[in-house]
Amino acid sequence: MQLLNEQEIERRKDREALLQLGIDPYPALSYPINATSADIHKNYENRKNDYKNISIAGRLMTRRIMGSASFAEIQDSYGRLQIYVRRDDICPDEDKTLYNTVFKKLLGIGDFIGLKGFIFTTQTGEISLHVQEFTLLSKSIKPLPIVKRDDEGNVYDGFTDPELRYRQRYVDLIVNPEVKSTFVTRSKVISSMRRYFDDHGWLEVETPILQQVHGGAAAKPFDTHHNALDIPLFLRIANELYLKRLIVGGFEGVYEIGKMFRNEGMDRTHNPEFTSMEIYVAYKDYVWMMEMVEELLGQIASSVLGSTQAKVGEHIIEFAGPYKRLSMFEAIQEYTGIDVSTLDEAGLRKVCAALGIDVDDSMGKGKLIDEIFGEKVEDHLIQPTYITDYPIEMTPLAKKHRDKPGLVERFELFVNGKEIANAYTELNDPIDQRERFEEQLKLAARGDDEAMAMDEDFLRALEYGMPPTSGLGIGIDRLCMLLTDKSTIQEVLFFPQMKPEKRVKVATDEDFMEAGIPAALIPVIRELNIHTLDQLHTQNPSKLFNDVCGKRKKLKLNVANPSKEDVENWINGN
RNA sequence: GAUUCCGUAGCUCAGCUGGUAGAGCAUAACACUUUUAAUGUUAGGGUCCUGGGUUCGAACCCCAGCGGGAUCACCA
Repeated sequence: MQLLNEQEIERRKDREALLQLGIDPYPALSYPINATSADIHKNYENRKNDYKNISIAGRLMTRRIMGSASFAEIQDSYGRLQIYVRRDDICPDEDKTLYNTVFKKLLGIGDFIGLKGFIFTTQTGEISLHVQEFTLLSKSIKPLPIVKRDDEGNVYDGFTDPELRYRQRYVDLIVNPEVKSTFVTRSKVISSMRRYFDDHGWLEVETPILQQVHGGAAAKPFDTHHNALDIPLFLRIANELYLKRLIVGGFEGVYEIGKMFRNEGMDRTHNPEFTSMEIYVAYKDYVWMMEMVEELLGQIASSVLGSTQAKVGEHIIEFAGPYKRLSMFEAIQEYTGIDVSTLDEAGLRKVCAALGIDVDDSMGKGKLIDEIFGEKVEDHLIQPTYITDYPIEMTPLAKKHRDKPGLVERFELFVNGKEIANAYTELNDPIDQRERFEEQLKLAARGDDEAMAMDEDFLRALEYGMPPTSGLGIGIDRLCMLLTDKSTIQEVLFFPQMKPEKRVKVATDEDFMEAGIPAALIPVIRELNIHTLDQLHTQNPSKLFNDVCGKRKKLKLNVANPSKEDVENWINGN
């Protein structure tokens, strides 16, 4: 049972009327299509002879009815096409029902129709389809928001409320074409990335999403449970440790594009599930990886945007390499003037205090440096910049730096003040790796709930030997935000996570009758805006009795008033 | 999680110092054979987010809740 507004009731009536006329509003059929809106707009002028027998389908989006002729627009998956419908063309005989009744009255905006006819150009110069035959393919019984645009592209009555747009993305996609193009771009980003990797001979793989040990990143996982095994499982926060097992297994390069899940806050840059790409290539180090990323991003930008430059907010970002490289200590020194490279934990705490950065006792040396960096440096890194050589404490899976003690071979790529990629020369010494995990356990004991857990099977794999390997992770959603110039992650996710929609359970006629209300009085109850049983049961008996009698009179219903006792019984459920 | 703003017709929004709600588009009816934000005339359409409170009287003031946006905190 749902409450219907005027327009929804009207459309349900239209559906019934169509059935009465013997027209199935939801026919089971394939409709032949030999042209698209995009194709027609692009090629009609040059190949007019090819557009005389068009069969096309789409959603009816506007109608301009002028007596016995009408203009309308249909929207297919590529765009819109104006159609011209003339009564005597589609109703050559005496019976004009198909035009006067079906087309003009029973069709509505949002309906899918199939059309046959020929393309022509109107007096006002619009390429249009002169319709000779139309078929209803699917009736829409919920009114779409109407977004109008004039010739300059100005939008009138836009469908703009983010809540409605995200909750009903299907509507957003129908009426806001630029939303559709954002997601087309997203798809192209992923496919061109995949093409780049495939062209290099690296293998696309899939690894477990349900993991017994959550590792590979510092984050809080989602818990779940496997019934048959009766064990707890985690939704993966990363797939790094599995991909490295595959390098141990002998693949030269493996990559995975997939969802990760982190049980943390949600905002304009975080969704509980997000898409990441991780790739591991054997016999390489992080220096090689920096060059690879420059080539990869340059190529993706060119193939998606047609240029290596992207407009992002106020800035023009240049994705062609080489990118600036700064070590983490250099970066901190550059933007704070402080050399933190020689400080111990106590010294770092003093620096944080001096800079006004909040810290707590669970933070180790690595985390403190990360805090300073995040607070003072990140925002300045607009053009693609590699930050390299991180403190060992914050990076338990990277190899120790070849010549800088206390650091690891790691870089993160920052663009527009945000981290979009993270890479290491991977740690492949199993003894060192075990010690690093031990350190993580100590952090966990201090209260760091994001510290990594020991993964014995991963260590066993490393003990068999892993070749020198470089690994990279890229946040696909954030990359897409950059390349589509969107400032929120919700704009590049079809269905961002939202709080549940509150749905009231609207009582049916049967529900009300079961509560003792005579069928004839149910319209009165609804007219009083009592739509749920909860509402009914919390009414004041005297007031409801008065209201019902009053409203019955007003609605001129030919039914006896209830007694006050009757009303009390409805409310008390007797 | 904190702060702050917002929630009125299917959609986008008005609504003054508190006096039972308006517009445009959409919908319905009529007119109109090349329109294009089609036009003209007319009509219908509301749980003013929910629940309390103040008041003779609340869309408006107060309190609580729900949902959303923005900023901040945490993180990717």
